[in-house]
Amino acid sequence: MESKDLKQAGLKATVPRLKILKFLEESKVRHMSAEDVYKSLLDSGEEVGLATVYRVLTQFESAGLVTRHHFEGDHSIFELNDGEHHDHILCVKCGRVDEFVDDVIEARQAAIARENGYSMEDHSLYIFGICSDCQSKK
Amino acid sequence: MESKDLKQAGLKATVPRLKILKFLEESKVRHMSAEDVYKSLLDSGEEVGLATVYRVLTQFESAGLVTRHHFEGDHSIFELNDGEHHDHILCVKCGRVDEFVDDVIEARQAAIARENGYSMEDHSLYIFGICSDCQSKK
DNA sequence: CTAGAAATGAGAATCTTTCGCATTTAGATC
DNA sequence: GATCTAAATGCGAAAGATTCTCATTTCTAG
Ligand SMILES: [Mn+2]
Ligand SMILES: [Mn+2]
Ligand SMILES: [Zn+2]
Ligand SMILES: [Zn+2]
Repeated sequence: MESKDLKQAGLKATVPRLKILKFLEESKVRHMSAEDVYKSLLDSGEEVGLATVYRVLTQFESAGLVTRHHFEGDHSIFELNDGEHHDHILCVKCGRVDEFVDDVIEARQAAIARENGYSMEDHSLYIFGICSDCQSKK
Repeated sequence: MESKDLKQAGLKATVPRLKILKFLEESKVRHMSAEDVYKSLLDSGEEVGLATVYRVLTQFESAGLVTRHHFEGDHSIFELNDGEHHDHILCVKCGRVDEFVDDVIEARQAAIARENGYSMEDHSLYIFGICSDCQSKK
């Protein structure tokens, strides 16, 4: 029962929060905007307020249940946190998203922060390109 | 005369465009939002419409005169394009911005794109941390 | 110098996200 | 199980950033 996760995170196990968490866990799509979550829930007959979706996703982020990304600058994209950090590579044609981890890059980032006198807190790395499918489609 | 740059870029040498370009070239601050540019121009007695600032900065970006960044996800930050790519490291306390280039990271990014079947078009990398000043201040 | 296309400015409109507040609910207590 | 209260919800209003509309102005080619 997911109410465990919520309790652990210091959040009351409310109906909207359970719905949203369940949805995120069962969705085959990993990266979604608040609007995506909202509409998907509506489509599956679940009533939730849009403001609540925004609030809950932000709370989930603070609780570490979810990670927020800024793929294109404007709106936020959320993803269930699986515990391990990863970065993203995105197709600028079709919007496909792939994930990767590169230890060399991770290490260099830490070194660069150090070299510049910073204590590193976080980083965000996106590679933009054209995926194999879109390349062959010309 | 900067009107050269504009003509070359396929842009008519209008008064607002010249003002904005001149401002960017003479500003000691390298990274600015559209609003920053707008207000700074007003403060120095130059009249320009905010919508025009947005339009012109976008045109400059298309023309390669300027680069757009998304430091925090929401609003765009612009910077005069000096021809050479670089990435950024930002202080989350004071907003300080430093620039760097790391050939190892650049090379790894290209390799990762290749490994995933993508042809790389671009990338964005931001390191967030606490700068030396902010570390010592507490 | 003139005409026509392109650019500007002002405000309205849009989009995403947050706020305010009356109403409902979780869950601790009796 | 009934009650209580702080916390959470949902709605619409409001916000901030950016874009759009369109009447008016300004380049610049001829
Ligand atoms: Mn991911
Ligand atoms: Mn820079
Ligand atoms: Zn693609
Ligand atoms: Zn700092």
